[in-house]
Amino acid sequence: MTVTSPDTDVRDLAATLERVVTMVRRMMPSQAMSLTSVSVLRSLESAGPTRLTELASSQGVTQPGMTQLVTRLERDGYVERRSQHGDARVVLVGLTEAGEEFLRQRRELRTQRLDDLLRTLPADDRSRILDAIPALTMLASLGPQ
Amino acid sequence: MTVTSPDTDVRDLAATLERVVTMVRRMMPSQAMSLTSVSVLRSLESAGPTRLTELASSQGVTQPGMTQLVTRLERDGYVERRSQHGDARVVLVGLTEAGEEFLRQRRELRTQRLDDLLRTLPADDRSRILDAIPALTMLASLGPQ
DNA sequence: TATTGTTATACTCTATAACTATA
DNA sequence: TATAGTTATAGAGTATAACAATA
Repeated sequence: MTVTSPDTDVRDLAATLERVVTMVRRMMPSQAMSLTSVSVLRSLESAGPTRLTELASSQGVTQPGMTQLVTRLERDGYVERRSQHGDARVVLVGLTEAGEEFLRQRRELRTQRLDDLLRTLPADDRSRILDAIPALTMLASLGPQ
Repeated sequence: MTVTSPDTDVRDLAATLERVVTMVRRMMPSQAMSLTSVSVLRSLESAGPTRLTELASSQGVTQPGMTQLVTRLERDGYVERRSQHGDARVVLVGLTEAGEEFLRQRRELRTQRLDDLLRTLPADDRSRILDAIPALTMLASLGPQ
């Protein structure tokens, strides 16, 4: 069993990622909606109508938690509950037009703000960030779930 | 090397950062403590005892919100309320030994997990991420404080 | 009996409004 | 009166336990 201590670079990256998380959270005024809720909407957008249980497990929340999250999203008009032909127990959750529009606008705002920030960075810093996009995406995909 | 249009790059970066946020959130067992609470502890660690009002404004929460957050942190032993000599209205919030230890352990765990992930990445992806650290730190510091 | 989802209940986190104590 | 902080109250978000409906 080899216990190598992570080097300074990794420590720095961990600290940096934490600051990035804080920045991203503050950049989006979507404090009106939790990250989990947004994640559900994005998932529905890319995967189409999905069963409640599957949403719960893929988002790492409990089934009752997802029931309540979906209830709030439904109340706000972003999703709708549908039934599945052939199994009356199943609840399919689908994105509404308002839900799609919400994602579009959020994406637009987010991109605009990030663009504003990037423009204030020196060109070489901006390049280093943009060059790291595929690697960061891969890193993110490796995380828990 | 950035070959695509800046607009598309920024869109990609926004999407990537969102995935990174999700990954970081799931990587840290921070479900036990809110990001704001951790941010307060880190601030106290670097700046020393701080007035409650100042914590509230720097963290972007209300004064009552900070009162309650500090009350929870105090109950859990991570911070303590002190009085300021000369003005009996003021509450100075300071980090306890347990608070310092909490940050140390959290940092250790976080770094270890990130290191595990990075080791599974191809070397050039890892390099691109590490090369972007200073730029990402700068980007994060530009965000809405 | 197993699966799907909801209801009941409780705790964290955060907001606004009203309040107390001190300056 | 102004400032620093707390208390009261409410809603979002999430958990566990108990429940109902369907397979």
